[in-house]
Amino acid sequence: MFTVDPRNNSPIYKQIINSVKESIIKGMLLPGDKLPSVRELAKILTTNPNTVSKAYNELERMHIIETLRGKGTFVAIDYTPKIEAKNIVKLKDGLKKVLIDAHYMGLKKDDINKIINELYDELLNDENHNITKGDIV
Amino acid sequence: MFTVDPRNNSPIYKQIINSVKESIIKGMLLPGDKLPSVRELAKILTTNPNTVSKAYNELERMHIIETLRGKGTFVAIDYTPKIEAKNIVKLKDGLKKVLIDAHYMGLKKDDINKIINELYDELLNDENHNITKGDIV
Amino acid sequence: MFTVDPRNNSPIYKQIINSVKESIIKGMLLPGDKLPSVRELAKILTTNPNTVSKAYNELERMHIIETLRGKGTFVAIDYTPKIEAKNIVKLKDGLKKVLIDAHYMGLKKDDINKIINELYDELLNDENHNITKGDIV
Amino acid sequence: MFTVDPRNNSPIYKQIINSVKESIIKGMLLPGDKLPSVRELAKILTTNPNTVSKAYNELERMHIIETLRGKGTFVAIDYTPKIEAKNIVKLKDGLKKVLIDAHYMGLKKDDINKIINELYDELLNDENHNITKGDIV
DNA sequence: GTGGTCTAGACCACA
DNA sequence: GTGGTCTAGACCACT
Repeated sequence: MFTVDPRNNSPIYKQIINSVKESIIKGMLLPGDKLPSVRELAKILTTNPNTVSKAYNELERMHIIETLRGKGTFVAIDYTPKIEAKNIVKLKDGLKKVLIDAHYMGLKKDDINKIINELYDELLNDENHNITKGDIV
Repeated sequence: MFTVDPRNNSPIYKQIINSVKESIIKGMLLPGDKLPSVRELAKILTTNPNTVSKAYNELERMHIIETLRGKGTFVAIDYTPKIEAKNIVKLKDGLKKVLIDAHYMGLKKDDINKIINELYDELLNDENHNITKGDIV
Repeated sequence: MFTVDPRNNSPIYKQIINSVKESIIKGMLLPGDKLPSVRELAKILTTNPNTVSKAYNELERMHIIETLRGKGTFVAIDYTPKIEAKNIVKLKDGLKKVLIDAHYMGLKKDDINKIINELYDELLNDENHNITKGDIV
Repeated sequence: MFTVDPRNNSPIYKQIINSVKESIIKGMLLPGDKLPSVRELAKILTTNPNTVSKAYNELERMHIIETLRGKGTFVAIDYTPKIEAKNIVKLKDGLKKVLIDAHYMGLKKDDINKIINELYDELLNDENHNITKGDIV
């Protein structure tokens, strides 16, 4: 469910953050679901609890998950996107970097669009969202 | 021409790299054009020369610029994109991160497409490309 | 009457303590009034009885409530404030933190005074205090 | 300049945060000033660098300080308070707790007002702000 | 059981 | 020199 690649040069805690986000988007984790405990996930990923903790803390700051004292960590039930100018700028910046890299790899706009379609299919495909979400959410 | 933001958390040498790449794509720098010397650019950006040097070195390794001993640094005239599987994976990975972030900011696929169109317009608008870049783009 | 928010990061037992204190100050609970039993309150708040117990124990140590064996828990009839230097220091410290936070939120002294007035109105408005609490307040 | 009390039960990193905030409010640190490096401050406070780092990270998230890669940490030059409903609620909550405690210590509204005046004098007294701030800020 | 805090000590990327 | 990340291991408060 959660995957982390120690060879990847992006820090482990950020990989965990992205992994959790992805699982939620894909519908593998639903609002209210319990996340593995810090120690559990650390064991699963063979990483240090502090690293998992750091990831969970950041996710909580983003209001994506919430922790109930002594009970554990859960997917937030009331997440509402908040569009901030600063974040849009960051997003555009990140996207620009990707497009520049793509250009230098010989990829054109159509290639990018194709990749984006693939990625959206992977993240938001119907299978994940038809069945379970209806009853629970 | 080249811009760098010390508050941005992406390393300065990478910002320089991207800035050079962007200038080339936009046609502001053409194949064969001379780049400012390391010291010059360091002064312009109020940066450490080592930082500029590191950026130039990486750009050279990518065959995007080339150094002629004693003459200076120039935009490569023979850049040819090379698609490597490893890089494609990285690109997809980067794109996925962006899309996930976008999702959590409430942006939909259409919003992303709009931004991408904007960015392509910014990078590849006709004015910049009437001479040489037609085939690469 | 008693409210507790599991998402709030202040510990639940402290929230219970404050909730009881607030109810007494507001006059909703008068000296001699019976408090819900530990189990009852635990059920009401959907909390662990141990948590309620911990709160009641602390409240008893502060002489704010008292337990009569076999009869239940009651609001103390003889509470008398006791000013200790140590507690004054703590209070100032807490207040300083609030003021610093307020400053960074752009709130000025006047704003704080306004909020304090509101809070005092909420806590000590006349309706609640026509009978017994006149002298303590 | 920065003080931390290991006997205080509030976590050290939070004490550091408050200490920095206070120093800035008092005008002992001006916008653009360099903060001690993580290792330095850790040595001064005889605490662990990680603890200082955590404090600095949170302060950066609040936009109170900013770090320039490889150069160090500085007081932000462009801090602008942003009033969010959620934070106001938290502030009121904190204030309410203080007032309830004060009430149970026998302190009345006037006593609180007196303490607040004292604290504001301590934080914003003229000496700190007449001289230096005029020329630099 | 849960997460939060802290230490000691290591390695790395960056300027 | 700077901060960022990670580990191993400890203790604590809370439910």
